[in-house]
Amino acid sequence: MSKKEIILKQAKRLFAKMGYDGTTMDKIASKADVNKALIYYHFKNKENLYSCVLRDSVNAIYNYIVEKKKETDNYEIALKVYIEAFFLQAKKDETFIRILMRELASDGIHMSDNVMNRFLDILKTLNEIIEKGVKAGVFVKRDTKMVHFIVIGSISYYLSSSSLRKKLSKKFTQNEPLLRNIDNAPFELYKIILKGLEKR
Amino acid sequence: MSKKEIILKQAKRLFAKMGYDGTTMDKIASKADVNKALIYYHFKNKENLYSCVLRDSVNAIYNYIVEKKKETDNYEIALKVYIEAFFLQAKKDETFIRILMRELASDGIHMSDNVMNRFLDILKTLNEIIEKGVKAGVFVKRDTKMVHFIVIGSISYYLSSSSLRKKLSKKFTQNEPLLRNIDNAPFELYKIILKGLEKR
DNA sequence: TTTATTATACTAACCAGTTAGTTAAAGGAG
DNA sequence: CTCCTTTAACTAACTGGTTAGTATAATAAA
Repeated sequence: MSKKEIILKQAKRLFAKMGYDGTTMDKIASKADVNKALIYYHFKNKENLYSCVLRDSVNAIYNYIVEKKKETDNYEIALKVYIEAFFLQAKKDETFIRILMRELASDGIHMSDNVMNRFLDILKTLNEIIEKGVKAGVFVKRDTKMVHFIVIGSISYYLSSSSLRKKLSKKFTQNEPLLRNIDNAPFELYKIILKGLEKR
Repeated sequence: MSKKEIILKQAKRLFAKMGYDGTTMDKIASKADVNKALIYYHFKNKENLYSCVLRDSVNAIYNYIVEKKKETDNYEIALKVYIEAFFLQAKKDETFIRILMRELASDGIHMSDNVMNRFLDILKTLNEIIEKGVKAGVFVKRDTKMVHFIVIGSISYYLSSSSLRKKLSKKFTQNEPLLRNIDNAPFELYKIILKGLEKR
C-alpha cells in the first residue's frame, strides 16, 4: 500500500468519525504516519483530499452494487441483492454511510458534480429493479423515491447507530432486547420491504 | 423572544447545518446579533450550549409524539400517528434530524445520559405500538429494531436530502421524476410499513 | 535525474474563552 | 425624592492556543 493510499485511508476514517471540520491535517499525517508536507505533495489542499475520499467511497459502493446486480435478472431476487449489496458494502466500509450522513446534514456542500452523478447512478439502479417488478405486475406501484430512502436510510441508521446502541445497552441494561445487535438485519429489512411492495 | 432564546435558536440552526466543529461561537454571536461574551454569560461553554440545543430538540420531538399517541388507542392508527408525528415534527424542525445524523456519524460523542434516556423513550413508544399489534395478531412478529430504523431512517433521509435533491434535479433535469418532491411521503411510508408488518 | 519523502520552521488567520468594564433597572435608606 | 448599593444583562478588546498551508533544505528511491 503506497503512502498516498495510506493517507487516503486514514483521512477517510477520520473524516467519517470527526467530520470535515473536526479533522485536522496534522491528525491525518499522524495517523497515516507521514509528514504533513507529504499530504500537500499528493493533494492540493484539505478540500481536495476530502473530495478524493468522497469520490472513492461513492465509486466503491456503486461498483459493488453494479457487480452484484449483474448476477441476477429476477426483480425479487434483484431487490434482495440490492439491499444485501448496500448492506454488506456499507458494513464493510462503515465510513461511507457516516460521510454520506454528514453530507446530507450539510446539504452536500462538499459534493462535486462528479460525486452527485455517481450517487444518481446508485438511485437509478434500484429504480430499474422496482420498475421491472411493477411492469411484471408483482410489485404495487409505489413511490420509488420512498423505497430508496427506506433501504438506504434504514441501513445507514442501523449500522451507524451500532456502537451507540452498545453504549446504551451497557448503561441501561433493561433495554437490551430493544438494542441488541442482530446480523440478519438486511433479511428482516428485505422481508418487510418485499411484503410492503407485493401486490398480494 | 429573549436574547438567550435567540442565541439557542441560531446556535441550533448553525450546529445542524455546519456541525459542532464547523460552527464558531463568533458566527453564532453574529447570527444572533449579540456580543460573543453574552453567550458565555448564559452558557458555560460551547459544549454546554450544544448540549442545551440537543436536549431541547430531543424533548420537543418526544413531547410531540407522546401528545399525538394519547389521541388514539388502535395500534394500526397508532403506527400511522407515530410515523406522521415523527414526520411532521421533523419537517417543522428540520434541524433535529440533521443534528441526530451527525451524532450517529460520530457515535454520539456529545450525547449526555439525559439525552440518551429521552431518545430511548422515543424508541420505546414505537415498541409499545408494535407489541400491541403483534399481541392482537394483526402484525407479524418482526424485529422491532428494524421497524424503528425504517421509520426514523427513511424520514430522516427523505427530509434531509430535500434540498440536495432540488439541487440535483436542477443540474440533471432528466432525473426529475426520480427526485421530485412529494408531500404524502409519510403516507407512502406508512402504507409500505403497515403492509410489510401485516399478517395477511 | 526525477519522484517520493522527511524534518524543521514558519505565518497568517482563526477561534474558544477571558477580562475588565458599561448600562440599566430595582430596591432600600436617609 | 435622591443618594447608594446590588444585580442582571450586556459589550469591546484582548489572549493564548490551534490550524491550514508554505518554504526550504536534505535524503532516499527508482
